[in-house]
Amino acid sequence: MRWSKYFWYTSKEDPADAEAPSHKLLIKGGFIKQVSAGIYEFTPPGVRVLRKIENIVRKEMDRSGAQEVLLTVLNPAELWRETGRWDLYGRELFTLKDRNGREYCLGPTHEEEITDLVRSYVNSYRQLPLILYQIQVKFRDEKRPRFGLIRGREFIMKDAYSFDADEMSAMISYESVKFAYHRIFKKLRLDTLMVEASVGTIGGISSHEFVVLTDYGEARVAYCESCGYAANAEIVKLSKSEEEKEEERPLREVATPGTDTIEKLSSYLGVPARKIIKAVLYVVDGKDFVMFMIRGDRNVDENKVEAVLGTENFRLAEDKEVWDLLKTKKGFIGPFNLPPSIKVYWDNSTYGIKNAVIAFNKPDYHYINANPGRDFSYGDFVDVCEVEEGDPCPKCGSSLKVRRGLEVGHIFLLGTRYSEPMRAYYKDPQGQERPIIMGCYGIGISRCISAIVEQYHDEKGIKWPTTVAPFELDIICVNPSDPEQKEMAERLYMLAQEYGIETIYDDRDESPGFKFADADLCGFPYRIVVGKKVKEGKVELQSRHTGERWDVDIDKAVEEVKRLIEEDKK
RNA sequence: CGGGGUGUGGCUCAGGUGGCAGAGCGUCGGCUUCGGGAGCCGAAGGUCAGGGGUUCAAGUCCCCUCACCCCGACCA
Repeated sequence: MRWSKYFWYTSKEDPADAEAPSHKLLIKGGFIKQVSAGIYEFTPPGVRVLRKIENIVRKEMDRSGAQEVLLTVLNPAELWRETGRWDLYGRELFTLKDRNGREYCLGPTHEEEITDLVRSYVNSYRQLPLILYQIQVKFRDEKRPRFGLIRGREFIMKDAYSFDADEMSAMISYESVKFAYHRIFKKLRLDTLMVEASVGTIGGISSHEFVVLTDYGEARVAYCESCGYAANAEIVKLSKSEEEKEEERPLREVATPGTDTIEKLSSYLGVPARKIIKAVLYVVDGKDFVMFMIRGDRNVDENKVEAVLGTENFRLAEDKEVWDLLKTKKGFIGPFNLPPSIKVYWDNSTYGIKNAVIAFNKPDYHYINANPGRDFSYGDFVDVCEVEEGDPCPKCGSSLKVRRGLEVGHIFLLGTRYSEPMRAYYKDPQGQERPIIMGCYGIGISRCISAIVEQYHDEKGIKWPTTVAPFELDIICVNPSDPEQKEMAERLYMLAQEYGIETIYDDRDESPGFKFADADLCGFPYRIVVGKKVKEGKVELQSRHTGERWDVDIDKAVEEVKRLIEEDKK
């Protein structure tokens, strides 16, 4: 490709609206352009990267025995009503009506539609197992789109679905996709960590996420370096702490004016936060109150709360609700003299605490030296505590590491969550009708682009791995007005194409510095610079990844690049 | 859904106390230049996010709306 004819425009300035390196570099490098929040267009080079990733995914999915389909973007509401998700999915669903008032959504995922497709053809165990997949645009009206392609409202996803006669077979399908995923991420050169993930409220059997460790991820993952345990932080179990061995001091009621946060209370009393028991009050289904007692230095993980409550329909109580209910204000809520309708749970972190600070619904007062058993009773222990660095590994007890992670893949053994309500049944060898066991498997294709850039960049720009680079080779002619240089650059460009190297030839009428800067920004793995040394029969070769540059004989240059590219692709 | 921030040429931004709409980059024309985002000369390019208000006069002050970015989805 001749750059002078190519629809590719980079920018010298950092975009004002971007924060994450991948977001900045993809816009600056002219790979994507924002249309509105979480909605991006791909330019020709952006599409080249996208297609490369798609093709790697496609190849490995095919190799695992999965078959490609293409479902629809417009999903009729009826299908979603069959599973109840028309309402459950909530405001994240983009919905619309046709001219006759018939309702549709823009597919955010395709369990319903694929199940509908499969049930219309599959009747017998002889037709199973089956894995179908597609690569398609998805729509989700995210609460907060961010970081460019990392969390978009419109994005490209590979979604696969497995259909099996029994659980054993379903596990095999699950394992085969898991295996394919490992190969895919290896080919994409993404360092991923496979972590155990939440099976959620829908009663799945098994679930794993593939995450890239980066500060611009939305997930928190915990892992143990000594035993290899790794999980999404929201499912890491924290058990009861050791009982403290301290002499119980006499209970006292003390004035603690204005201490409406743990920090203020802690410094006012000169007591460490870990000796405070705080109350967190939630409203469930808009009417019921549930109180969680947790240690002052710890935070509630609302994902765990969801698991305890069995619903995601809850929120923190507001000031006026606290006042109406307990005649107190936030900061002074405690588990004393409560209306019987309020359910109180104690987080495991509060177990065995001695001489604690605790509020008792009297504004601007706290108890100090409160002790369980003597001054208050506790029970109904649950685990709603957010995991932090250094917490014990649930497997081996060593210290956990906690990092932000970007979820690029998720595999999920669903069971009969969709086949049952949608009556996707097959007949077993005995002629019995049984629901198909399903699994679903996603890879965020467009998100992978960002993940790769997050992992491969420096202050100058992107450093694409050769397997996904928009072009493998950039040929730069330093001074095109020098006929000798110009002719040589043209010749090398032709030759590179004969060698099957994906080449962009920077024949733009720009200064050398301009072209070098673009080459760094756009991240081509290899660069041939045709300059003054043409007279000596040499050109310069550069590697974007190692930063190395060296002179080679003109007739060997393309061959050398070809060899390096082949090496990279292994 | 809360909280904060920002909206001025294609891009990045400047425009005290209200008084002719600005710069750099980019673009177009010309000349020069050619190994790390070149130089000089000339030119085009604006509904100052939108609406309402105050005023002789609003990019600037007030109100409303919208869009985008960031933080939180958070503690008692």
